[in-house]
Amino acid sequence: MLRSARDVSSKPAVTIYEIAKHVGVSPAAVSSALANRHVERRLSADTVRRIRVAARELGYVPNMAGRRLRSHRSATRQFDLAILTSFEAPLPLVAQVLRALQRAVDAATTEHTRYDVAIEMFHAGRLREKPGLLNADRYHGVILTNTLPVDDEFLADARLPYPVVILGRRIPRYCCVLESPDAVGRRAAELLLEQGCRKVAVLHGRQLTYTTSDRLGSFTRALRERGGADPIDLSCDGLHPRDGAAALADYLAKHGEIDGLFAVNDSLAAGAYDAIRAAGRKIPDDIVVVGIGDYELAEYLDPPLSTVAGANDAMVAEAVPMLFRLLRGDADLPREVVVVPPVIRRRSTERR
Amino acid sequence: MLRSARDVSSKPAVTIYEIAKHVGVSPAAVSSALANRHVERRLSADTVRRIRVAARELGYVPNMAGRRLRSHRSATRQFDLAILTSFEAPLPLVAQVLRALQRAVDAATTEHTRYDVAIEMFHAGRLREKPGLLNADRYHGVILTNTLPVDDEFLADARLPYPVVILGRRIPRYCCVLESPDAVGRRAAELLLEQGCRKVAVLHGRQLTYTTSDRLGSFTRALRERGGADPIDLSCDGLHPRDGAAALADYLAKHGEIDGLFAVNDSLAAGAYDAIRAAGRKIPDDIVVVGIGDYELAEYLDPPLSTVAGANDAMVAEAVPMLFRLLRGDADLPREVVVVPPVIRRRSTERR
DNA sequence: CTTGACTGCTAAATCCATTTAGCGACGCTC
DNA sequence: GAGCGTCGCTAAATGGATTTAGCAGTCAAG
Repeated sequence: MLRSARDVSSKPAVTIYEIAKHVGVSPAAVSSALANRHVERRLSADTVRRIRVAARELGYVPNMAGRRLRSHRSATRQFDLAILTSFEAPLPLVAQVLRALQRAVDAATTEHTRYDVAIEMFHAGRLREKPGLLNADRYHGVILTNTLPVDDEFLADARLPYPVVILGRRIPRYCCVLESPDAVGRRAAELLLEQGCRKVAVLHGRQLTYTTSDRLGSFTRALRERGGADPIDLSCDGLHPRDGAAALADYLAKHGEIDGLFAVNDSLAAGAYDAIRAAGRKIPDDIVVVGIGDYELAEYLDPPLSTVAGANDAMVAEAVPMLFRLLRGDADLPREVVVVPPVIRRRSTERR
Repeated sequence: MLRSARDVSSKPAVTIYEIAKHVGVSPAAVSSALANRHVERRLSADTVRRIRVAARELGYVPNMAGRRLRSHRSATRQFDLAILTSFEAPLPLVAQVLRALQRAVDAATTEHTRYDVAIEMFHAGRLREKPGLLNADRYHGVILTNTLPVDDEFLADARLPYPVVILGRRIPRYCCVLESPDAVGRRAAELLLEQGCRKVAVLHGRQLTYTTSDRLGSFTRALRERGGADPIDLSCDGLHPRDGAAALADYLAKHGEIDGLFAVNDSLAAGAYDAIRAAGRKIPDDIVVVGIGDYELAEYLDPPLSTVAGANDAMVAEAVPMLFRLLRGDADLPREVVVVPPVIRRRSTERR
């Protein structure tokens, strides 16, 4: 097979020294040829060709650490920062964090201090498999968000050897920035009860994050405290609008009535709009709807969607300076900052 | 000032050797203390303390390249891949690229070959200022997207010393994956003319990317070819729904009529919905609306928004394997792949 | 007084790629 | 045949951190 001649991915890696030995030249020659410096270094065309062929055959992949070490301007401090989030999470919060972080970094950059910011992702629930997470050789500091409970357990037991700020979760021994754990559910319940709703449902994804559990729990508690019935639990296959539409349509077709709906994000709420419309009900007169997150398009649904905004702005505004303080090594840091989410009232909760 | 005692960011960086000299111990001791290995290496508590104090005072920042070089399991090939995009760009495409890339990477990972994928961002129009872009010491390969024309010019003149796939632009000497440059505008024009529109407007951001120019140009050309009048040009301050709403409301208030609207993305279209509704018109009967991009919530606007989908799926499906082929060093690569965007017809373009 | 254990530290090798200085061979000139 | 230039390549130093092997010195046990 032609393929196997080139498929070296399961063989051990090679360095320029091995290529050099293989070709019968010095490592210097190999380096020069592979960096396209062969003209100024006066290597013969044939030597260059033989080196290139060997590099391909052996599956040479340059070691960036080696290169960077060598080319590093030694008077410069370099901070490598990362935002770690799960693939499955929505990106707006991450983008917000990134922008805030970049602003801070732009301001802190000097002649002798540089920063590098990247977003890296892990599979939700499999944070522990993320390579290099437990090593001290990758990041100078990290903002970590969108973990699942199993990730949080892993973190609680692990010790990451660099500064970490956790966004949106409370995990022992870490610096955490989170929204007031029960504010979201409580505010949503208040909005619905205020409009006179008596029979409400919650719409959520099947997989519950800590945050979502908190929100649902506090929603139920707030309903009870104010004399309402427990909510009807509608679980969706995913977090896409179509999942919300399907779950609610199914319920409406089979069981009948609700007069209020709390969706754990605005996408599910948008899907619910569709199901409600299809069932011939009106928002908010027949069913009052509240979402979470204030997605960009929430205002442009018909009627505009009321939403308990995840307190993203405020969280980001706390998390970024906190990371910098950790990097600086400030000892007297608050371990936990709690912010309170605002409520954005629109017509989906304004009965006449 | 207390602050200046610690503010070392503008002084040259230090290494463990300098700390060692400063404290009067060996670099080995410094390394052990800073890596929290002092117990097993039997350093005295006082030595550890003095090292820590010196490290803080001198503003020590570990050099990750040095660490990684040392700790690298030498049998492992490591590829560092990045998706480079601008801060100002919408994220859905980037997220899609990332997921596809990660899938490919997960499949290609073996015992001796590892991959690292990150999203990195640059300020739109200032790609040239991105540090390390021209060095060969950061990335093994890159997918680059959401550039502005000035970035494209920079790229056309530059030579990036690693494999690059450009997404959504055509730049000489690079491997590019892009949508058919005039298909989007043409399809949008066809949709509007088909519904009998005679007086149409385009809604776009003030800053025109290459892609947007192409789309607007081909839209105008297609209208002309089919005997329509040139579109009315509505320029918005930004790309947020509220910018679209403002621009269209302004136009409707002052000048009066249109019967068709082409918005260069679904966010602007959503804003336009609002302005149209506020002006007492109906979609699609008074004004037919077409967007671009098929955003998640487009289907849930009222009426559901027709959209010429940026051919993201198809582009991503081409770009990721192309990057891998470049990494493998395949010589016979197509320089350019053009994909054709699909049209998603919904009720915003279905007059009765 | 010898042996062994322990304490607290250091010297030197190592990771990988790049670059500078320079070596040997050859051909040419005078 | 001495001097010079060119060609094609190599040896060795370099970048920063980590780790292994081991060196002095002290103390206690035998």
